[in-house]
Amino acid sequence: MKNKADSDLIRRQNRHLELEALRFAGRAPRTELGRLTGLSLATITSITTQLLNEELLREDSDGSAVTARRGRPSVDLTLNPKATHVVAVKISIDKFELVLADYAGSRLAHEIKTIATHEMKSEAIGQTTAALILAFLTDQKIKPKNVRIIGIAVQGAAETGAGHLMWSPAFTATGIALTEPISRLTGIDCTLSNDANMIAEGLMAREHYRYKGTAAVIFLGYGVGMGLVIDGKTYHGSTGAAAEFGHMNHIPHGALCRCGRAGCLEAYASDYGILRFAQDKDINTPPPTHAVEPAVMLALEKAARSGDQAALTAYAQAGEAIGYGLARLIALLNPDRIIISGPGSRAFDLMEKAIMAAVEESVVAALRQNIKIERQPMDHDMIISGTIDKLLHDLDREVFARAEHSL
Amino acid sequence: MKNKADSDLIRRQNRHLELEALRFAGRAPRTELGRLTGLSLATITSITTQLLNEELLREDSDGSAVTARRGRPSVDLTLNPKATHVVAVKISIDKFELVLADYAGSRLAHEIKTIATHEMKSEAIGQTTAALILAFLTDQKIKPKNVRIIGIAVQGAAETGAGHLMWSPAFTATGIALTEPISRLTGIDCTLSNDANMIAEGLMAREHYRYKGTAAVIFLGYGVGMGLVIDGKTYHGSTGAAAEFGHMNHIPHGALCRCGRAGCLEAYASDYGILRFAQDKDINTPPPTHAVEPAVMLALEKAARSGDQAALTAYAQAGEAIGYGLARLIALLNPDRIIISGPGSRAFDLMEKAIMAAVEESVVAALRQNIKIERQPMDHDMIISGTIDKLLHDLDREVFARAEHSL
DNA sequence: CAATTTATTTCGATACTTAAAATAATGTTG
DNA sequence: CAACATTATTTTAAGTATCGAAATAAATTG
Repeated sequence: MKNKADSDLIRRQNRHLELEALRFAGRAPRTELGRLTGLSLATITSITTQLLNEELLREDSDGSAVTARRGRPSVDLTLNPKATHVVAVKISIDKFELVLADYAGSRLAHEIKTIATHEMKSEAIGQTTAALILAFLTDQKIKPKNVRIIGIAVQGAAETGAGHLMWSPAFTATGIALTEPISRLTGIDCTLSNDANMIAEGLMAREHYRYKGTAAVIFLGYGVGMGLVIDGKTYHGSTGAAAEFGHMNHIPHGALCRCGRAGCLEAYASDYGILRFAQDKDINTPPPTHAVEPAVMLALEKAARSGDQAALTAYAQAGEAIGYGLARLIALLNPDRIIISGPGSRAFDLMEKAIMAAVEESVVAALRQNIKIERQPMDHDMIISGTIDKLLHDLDREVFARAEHSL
Repeated sequence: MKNKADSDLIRRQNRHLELEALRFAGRAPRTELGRLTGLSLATITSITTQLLNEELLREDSDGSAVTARRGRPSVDLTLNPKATHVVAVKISIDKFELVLADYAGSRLAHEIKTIATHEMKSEAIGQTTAALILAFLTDQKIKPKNVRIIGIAVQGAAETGAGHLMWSPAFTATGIALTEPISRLTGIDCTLSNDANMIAEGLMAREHYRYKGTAAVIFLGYGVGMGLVIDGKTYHGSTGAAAEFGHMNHIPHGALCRCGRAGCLEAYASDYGILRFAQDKDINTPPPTHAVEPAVMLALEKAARSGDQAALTAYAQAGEAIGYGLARLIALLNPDRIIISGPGSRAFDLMEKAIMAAVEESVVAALRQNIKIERQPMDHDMIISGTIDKLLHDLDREVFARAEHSL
């Protein structure tokens, strides 16, 4: 059942509307915010005054570039960068990447630490992460209380709700409690997310109008992940660990996967899966614990492009696995868009034919007709920037939409 | 972007809240509605007065059974049955089933017409349905303008948005426009839905508190369907034809399906699929155009239960297909609940072991742990009653939550 | 029949939105 | 350079919602 509505709800929703509009526009005068939100100027004035008092917004006539037109000049509003800060942390194999961003979304600092992740014990992981964050903030002369939230993005099965990392290729340990120790040791709220979901968040933040309905963002690389956007929101299943596209079964009793099971899609379409096929190894050859070197994959692509048959077959096989996976996804969810991203998507051309063939073979024509499969070339930074976007949007919605925190 | 909020929105949401609470409770005095909705009694009085003026509600002190307790006696409110009517139509092979219900949800009339559906031409289908509805209403002495909406439930790929039936086992024709001609010829709004989605709606209406997150309702019978509830709402994909669980590929290049493709789950787990295996026929034997007689399936179940090896194997094979299908569904969506329903679920015990084995083999342990797979024995009427529930809830939300339609 | 109890309505205060009017701050023009 | 034109923003007045408290209604109890 829905919740009751009162005048608080109105203000909350309209504050949120204005914050989002301003985040989207970057800077805008009140008149434009009125147009963007559909609210009357009187309301915009009222909300803006409140937000200025709370120091979430700033008036900023400087950058106006003075178009020198008639009438009272407009005063641009911007998000106040100093309102708060967020920290995004991306954890991958042997690597911790930390970024500090202000409330306006600008990055203030960036740090990469190399630590052997596979050797870490379960309890050490949260503690180490917390220590890294605290040291990072000290270096940057930012007090923890000026950071509102920390977002951790990691590959694997992340239980967003509980803040547990059930399983991840970065760690040997499983069932790792992350948000609780980090939050306790730093005194800052902390959330945990799947890395592919963060790519989806980043894409949405950039082009939210294109992510109205259902969209699936497939991440190809050292693993195969997926971010699922349903109804314009990233989807988390009951425990928050949904969208394990890479570990959806492709062939019963099929190739051995890094997760220990047989026949996962990832065992066919990830870096190591493709490589294993190209090297003509047994499908039960255990996958490497560490990521395949980028150079190796680049070489494999090159070989395929210059006609190497084993490489071509391996990519075709990957394409078929992805195609059947997409076909199954389409049968269940009939998404509006499918986006293929990640470093592995560089070889999209080598797989496209097989992908399309599999989709055509196994999806009812009617379901297939209006689905676009697009490639989104990826810079590795999308996970970090998506995490920052998500954190800021969450703050806008959950924290700053309420006026309470002012007096 | 969300929409702006104003006082209209508040009243709309709170009216909806009260209508839903009353639909849930059946009858209730104002005080109880206050408790159920969380609204103050003052607000309940205000909204109730409005709804009484609009004749959506009725005061009804009769049925109160006079508990004879101290104090001013409460006055029960009920939904006014005469506020409007809805018609639910279930179309299946050679059968049109019509039910008239009032605004309170009581069924006023029920009619079944046998018409050879496979012979019907595409344009004739909408026209025939409209004519049946009009004749039905005339018989019942209900004027079309006293019917607010018609809901059609049909097996197959129903494009809810466009009101087209892309493909259905009931018809030879494809791409059938349904809602447009029906709405035009009867003068009544019309919606089209997949039958399995209507089962999900019916279950939700009965036990909405159990359908908070994601739930999948699998329908086993002459076909295999699915109703998908995401975030407490039935999910329709981009075109409204999502959740084609039965036509999700199970084995690439596998058994021939009624839809013309190879390897669909339905080709393994539907009545005809199971029968084909039990009779040891080639997996490429074309499926029958008509439903398998219930008696035949009952006999097959009996054979299996008395140890017939071919029958047992066929059910095990069906279970495996369902299990892998569920495993793939779980990997993508991590639902809270999975419900197996439909006449085919009678044989759930014959398939359960294979289902569970497949799920265990192909779902990461962590994802598997808190998923319940339940059997919901099905009376055939659930599709009709689910459709009525859906229509009434839709009206409450979209039409009667607004006060505008009064003066 | 007064007291008690429970249900519902009325009243007064407050919050929010909007349209319209007022004010502010600039360029244009004669 | 003063009056005018123009655009941006704020203020004002009116309307609608909710809510808590007080008032009213309608029964049972003693």
